[in-house]
Amino acid sequence: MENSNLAFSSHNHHHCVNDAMKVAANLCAERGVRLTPLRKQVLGLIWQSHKPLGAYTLIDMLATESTRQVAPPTVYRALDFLLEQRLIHRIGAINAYIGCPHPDHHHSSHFLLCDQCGRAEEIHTQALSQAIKAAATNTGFVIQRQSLEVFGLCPLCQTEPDNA
Amino acid sequence: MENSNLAFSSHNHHHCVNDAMKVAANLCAERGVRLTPLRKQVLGLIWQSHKPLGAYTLIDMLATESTRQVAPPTVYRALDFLLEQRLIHRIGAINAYIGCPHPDHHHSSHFLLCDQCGRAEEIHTQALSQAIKAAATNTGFVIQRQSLEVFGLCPLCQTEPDNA
DNA sequence: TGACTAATGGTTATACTATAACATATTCGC
DNA sequence: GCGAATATGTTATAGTATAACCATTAGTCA
Repeated sequence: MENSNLAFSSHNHHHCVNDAMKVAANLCAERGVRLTPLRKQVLGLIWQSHKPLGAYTLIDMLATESTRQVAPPTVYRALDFLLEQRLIHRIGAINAYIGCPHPDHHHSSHFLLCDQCGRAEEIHTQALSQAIKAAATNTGFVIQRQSLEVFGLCPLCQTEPDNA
Repeated sequence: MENSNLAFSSHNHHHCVNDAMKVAANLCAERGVRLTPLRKQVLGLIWQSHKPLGAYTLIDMLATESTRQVAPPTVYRALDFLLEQRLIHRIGAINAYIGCPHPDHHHSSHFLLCDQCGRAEEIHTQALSQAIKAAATNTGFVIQRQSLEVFGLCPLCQTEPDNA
């Protein structure tokens, strides 16, 4: 499985999606929770995109791509489930959702987000996680969850100005 | 001037607010931009709270505390100005705004946010900033802006369960 | 099997957050 | 003062998210 650090490089994303879906199915089975058709479909749509997707974009995609007409609460409930199971992350600055490449461990949501093409890539750095932990500990703060959103230009968009 | 690292400790917050307002006034003068009465009022309201404030909360506060009836665009324009001048930060996860203790340098938005009492405290750690920079550089990513939101329990709320 | 129970999804309405578009007023340089 | 630029007022509406209630499905156990 090689889901990570790929959004900004060319790769066969089909594999990413397949792997992610398998991992998700296994994880849900282990946890005794149900990855229903709807939840699976939403997770699939999110994973097929390297760009974080908004809830209403998902509603449109469900309507057009799968002839499934759903109202906001339906998709938000699916998103809530996927968030709880840590299968996706929420990017607060842009109200959007993206797949988590490592749902089985490490819950931190650390992302590089390209302003030009919209792609997102998850960061995994020991030094970073430890620096955050240290800063919290210094203040006597107990961490429950965290989210780092770094916006800028990805390698591709620095050379290709119109990569969106 | 001692604006920082104080949200989770007792202190005379009146001083914080006064200092912050002076710094803001000086900075705007230097930059040749106008800290109008409205903008100053909004900045003051934000600074008087250790908790990030939502835009509509600010509208209510302007209405009740100062008999100034404003519509959403008015307060959002003030917020946009303050964000541009880096006098405040936006906390994306909760759609709220909080004062920046160091508007003159360092634009990163790194916060500890207490789930219980709602208070926010800005983090300034060299190791943290460098870890983020290193992670970006590793990927060939050029940073424009960033936001770290760490949620959990502040020191006070770990012992006093109802500190909200 | 069948009925009970819990979990999931459907539906309607509405709350909350933010901006577009256009009108009015204020400030600043000349 | 005059004109351009900036700031604010006003109305309407877009975009994001949830409350409340109902229908359906899946799993459990007598």
